[in-house]
Amino acid sequence: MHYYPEKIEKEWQQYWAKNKTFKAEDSSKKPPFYVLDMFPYPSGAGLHVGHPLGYIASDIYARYKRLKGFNVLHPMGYDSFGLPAEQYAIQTGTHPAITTVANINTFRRQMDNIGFSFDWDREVRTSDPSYYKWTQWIFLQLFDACYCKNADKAIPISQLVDEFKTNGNKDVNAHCDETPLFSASDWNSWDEAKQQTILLNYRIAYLSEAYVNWCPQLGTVLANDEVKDGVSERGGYPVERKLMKQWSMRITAYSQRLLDGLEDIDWSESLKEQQRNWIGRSVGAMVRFEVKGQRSEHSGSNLKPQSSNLEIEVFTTRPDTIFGVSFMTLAPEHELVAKITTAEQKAEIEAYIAKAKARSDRERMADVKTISGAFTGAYAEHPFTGAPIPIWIGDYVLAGYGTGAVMAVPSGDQRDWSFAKHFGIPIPAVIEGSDLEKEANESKDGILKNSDFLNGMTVKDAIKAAIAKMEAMKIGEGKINYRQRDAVFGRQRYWGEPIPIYYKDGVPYPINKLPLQLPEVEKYLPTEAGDPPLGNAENWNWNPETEEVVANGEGYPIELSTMPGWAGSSWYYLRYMDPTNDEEFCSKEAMEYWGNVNYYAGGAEHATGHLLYVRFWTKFLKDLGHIPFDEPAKKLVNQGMIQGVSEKVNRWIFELRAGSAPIENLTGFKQEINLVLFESNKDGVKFFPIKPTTTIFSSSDIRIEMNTKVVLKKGSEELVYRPTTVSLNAPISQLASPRLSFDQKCELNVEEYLTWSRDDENAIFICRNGYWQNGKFHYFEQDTTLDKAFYTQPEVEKMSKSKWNVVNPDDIIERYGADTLRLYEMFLGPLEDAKPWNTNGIEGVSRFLKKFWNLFHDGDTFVVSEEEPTKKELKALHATIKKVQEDIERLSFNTSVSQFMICVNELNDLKCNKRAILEPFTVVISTYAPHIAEELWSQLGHSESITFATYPAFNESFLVEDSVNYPISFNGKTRLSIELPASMGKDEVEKVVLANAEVQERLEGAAPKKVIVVPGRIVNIVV
RNA sequence: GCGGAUGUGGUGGAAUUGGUAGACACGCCAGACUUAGGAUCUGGUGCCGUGAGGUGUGUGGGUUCGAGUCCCUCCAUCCGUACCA
Repeated sequence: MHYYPEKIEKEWQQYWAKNKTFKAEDSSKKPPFYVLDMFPYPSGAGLHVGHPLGYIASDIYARYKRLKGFNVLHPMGYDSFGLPAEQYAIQTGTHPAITTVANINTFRRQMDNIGFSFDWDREVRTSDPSYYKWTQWIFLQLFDACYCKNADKAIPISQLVDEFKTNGNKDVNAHCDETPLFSASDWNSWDEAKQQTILLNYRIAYLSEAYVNWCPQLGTVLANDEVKDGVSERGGYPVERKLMKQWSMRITAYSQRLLDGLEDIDWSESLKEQQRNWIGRSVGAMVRFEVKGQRSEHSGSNLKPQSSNLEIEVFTTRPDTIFGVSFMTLAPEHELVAKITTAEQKAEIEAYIAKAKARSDRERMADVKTISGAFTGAYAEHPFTGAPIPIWIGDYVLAGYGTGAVMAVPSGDQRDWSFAKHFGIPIPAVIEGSDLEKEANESKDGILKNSDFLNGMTVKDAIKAAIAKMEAMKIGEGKINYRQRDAVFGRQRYWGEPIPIYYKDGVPYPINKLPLQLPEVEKYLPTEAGDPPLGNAENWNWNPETEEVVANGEGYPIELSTMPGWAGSSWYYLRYMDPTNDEEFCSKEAMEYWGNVNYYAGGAEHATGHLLYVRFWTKFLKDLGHIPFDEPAKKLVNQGMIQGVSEKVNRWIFELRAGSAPIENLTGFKQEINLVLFESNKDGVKFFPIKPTTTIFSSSDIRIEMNTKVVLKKGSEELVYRPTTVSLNAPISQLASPRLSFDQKCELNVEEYLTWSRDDENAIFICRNGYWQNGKFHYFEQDTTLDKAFYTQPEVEKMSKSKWNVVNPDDIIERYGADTLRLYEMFLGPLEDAKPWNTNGIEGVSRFLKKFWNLFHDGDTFVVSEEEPTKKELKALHATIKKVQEDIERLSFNTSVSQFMICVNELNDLKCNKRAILEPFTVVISTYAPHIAEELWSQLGHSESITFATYPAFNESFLVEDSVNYPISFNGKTRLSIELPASMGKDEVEKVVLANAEVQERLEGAAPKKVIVVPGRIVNIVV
């Protein structure tokens, strides 16, 4: 029987499914082990070869743990709410649920093809009402809780209400919005609406008016981590700041705990660092500066400034440099700006604010170098010296961070320094030895000067002293600031979990009858009134009496926004433990038994999104006593991205400008101009006449330059003609032959490409020796034997449908089989490294599996001998048992594959077909290549799946050699080797080595200065 | 700018605690079998040199009997992040 992966793989996949081989037991004497992959969003593009990389590694790990006697929980599901299905619904009218199910089926079929050992009975889908019922329930827990700073945990809001009833809020120390003081009698006298409004200031899930990232094209708000470079991460649409009423989560209450928790979990350092940066803790002080009364508009210019009660609060990490403050800067959006600006400066300030507003976030970010600002005309008073400090505004100060205002210390902060230089503001030195000519001194080492009571202190001491003094004077206090903002929780979209809230008198109330099911709508677009798509639903009111959704107008309106993508993924790991429970989100027993995730695998791109939110929800649920642990995963592994190789084609674009003349109307202009074609490895320069309207492509092996500005004239009119190139992606299917290596030249099928791209059919494809046009090749020279190929340029980038560089695992499986795919993806290199997909080595892996199979077979017959194994055979086996075990435990999957190959090569050389060797070897290999292992296991006579076998124990004694081949080096350079008994002692080795004839010859009679013998390893002779 | 990571043959990569650098695989070269080879098998393959030998893990230095591995310097690439006061 020959090795036919396509046959045996299907059979075993069916066997596993039918027998529920990978079912995890809810109670077991075996120790539990939880191996989790980040579940995918089921996109329409299906899986590409990059997705399974992490899944394969986890699968190996899970199978290994089973063989090691663990009860393994290894589930998979779908993050099935999301934008693409909804965008598709908007375009086609197909309900997102239908698209989603179709996509899930594709994903499932693809995953089944690879032979994963998932327990599919535990599958979860976030868009399933039986699942999102509990997502909504958790939301209500967050709505019904506040964060008590004294206890440093979340508590039920009912405890807060009790406190309000008896003592008002004077003793309340909660993480909340600014709330005026009130007494118990105040509280008790208020009506329900007022009370509820106050409570909203305390709830962890709360409604707030806040600036959000609004994306008009997507018609929704985005979280900070969904915005990259001022555009949406998904789709790349512009994002603007907009003030909106929004559901938010007080994740900032957890900032410190999220930071502290990182110390105790085994996650990659880079990922932890990203979370630390995102949370952005900085230690410093809040300081208040009183604003000196600006000259009143009505008073004469010679009157003294009046005192005003206005204060500017700033956050600083360097309170020690307080005496170096020479101005203050407010963000242009700061609320005090309008109040303090003097009449003389009003025009300038308003002009500056208008200009700053007009600049998009993106421009502002791209243009960090330009210094701009304006003087308000107002002054603050220095709290210690009483000196007037001019107040400026500048867009280098961010409204969203700290207080939106800074005390500017140009001697100690580079941005303040640049601002001061630009506007000619003094730069007083406060640290000894600062050279402030070229730049600020941002060092935290140094001794204070010119600083009154701080003089002579180190920076560290001065910070403490300054804070102490400020606190004594009640003008400031020590403070820890976080960069992290509260997370916006609502999306103005259809395809997400409905937020279980209704509004009575404009006040939100919870809907406790769950699930609150997503209503049907006619259209998935926002309503004409600008409401989210749920505004299109006809039955979307709530009757609190009957606890039913009723027709609009017959009850109270229900919230129209839905939850963001991260809601469902913030707790799914819990649901897998108890996926069908209808009484609770997950039973206590299940959580006690399984505990948190032992091994969590996924992409590093989720560092500041999902992985922060899931930690937040976990800590919150722990606080309320719903779960027994406060981190979701003990260990986290980031698999590297498998990139695609895109085929780039250069297309020339002509920018035609003739004042306002339409560019098509070129009549009368001289219509032919010369293109200059430079060849990269010849001196020849060719001039090539083209029409300005022709579409031009150029092959990657030639270099073309065109005059950057060609002016065509017609009478007084001028046509300016400016060529630039863009790189387009060509589908990899349109290459004349597939790319085998990155360096290889790949020829494009010009005709097919043109049909596919629907570009100008007269397009010219310029090659080295001529050009293609209308299906014909025109040579530049007479010689018609020269190369006519048009080459693409390879480029490594993310694998994506839109880049046409996607490789589908199904294609690989069809050709080589799933076991080959699994081994090859592991063989590619370390799991965590990013690497471009190439199939260069896949033949080697495929050959290896055939060789492995052939150990058991002589042609068509299965032949395994019952003979006793030899020492060499046992050594090959046990070296492999040991190495693979160590490799899996340190997640070095690529090196195991090499070890398998070494072992098979050795057994092959030894002509070993002995059961005593092959049987345990099959168990070891079954983690990586389960199909072939199952097949051979059953041929060996086993009736039960190899899943229930035991990982073979390795025996060190088989690895011990009788003799050691000592490398003998002179001054560290290996010269020869001598075979010696392994048992020989250090001194004996030295004696024998020095007596060796060749060693003597090399020593030329001289005595060695020193001889180092490392028993079993090397001998080094120093001469 | 800051933070993290990585630099090893023609290529992907190995070398886990400082101990024969280049395992394993691809590619390439030679040979065998074959009607054929993009099948299979055997041998070779870091670089320079006919050879003995020399040389070699991004650069320069250091520690050590011995450094890909440890320390310092610089360079390059990738990823993340960015006016965070």
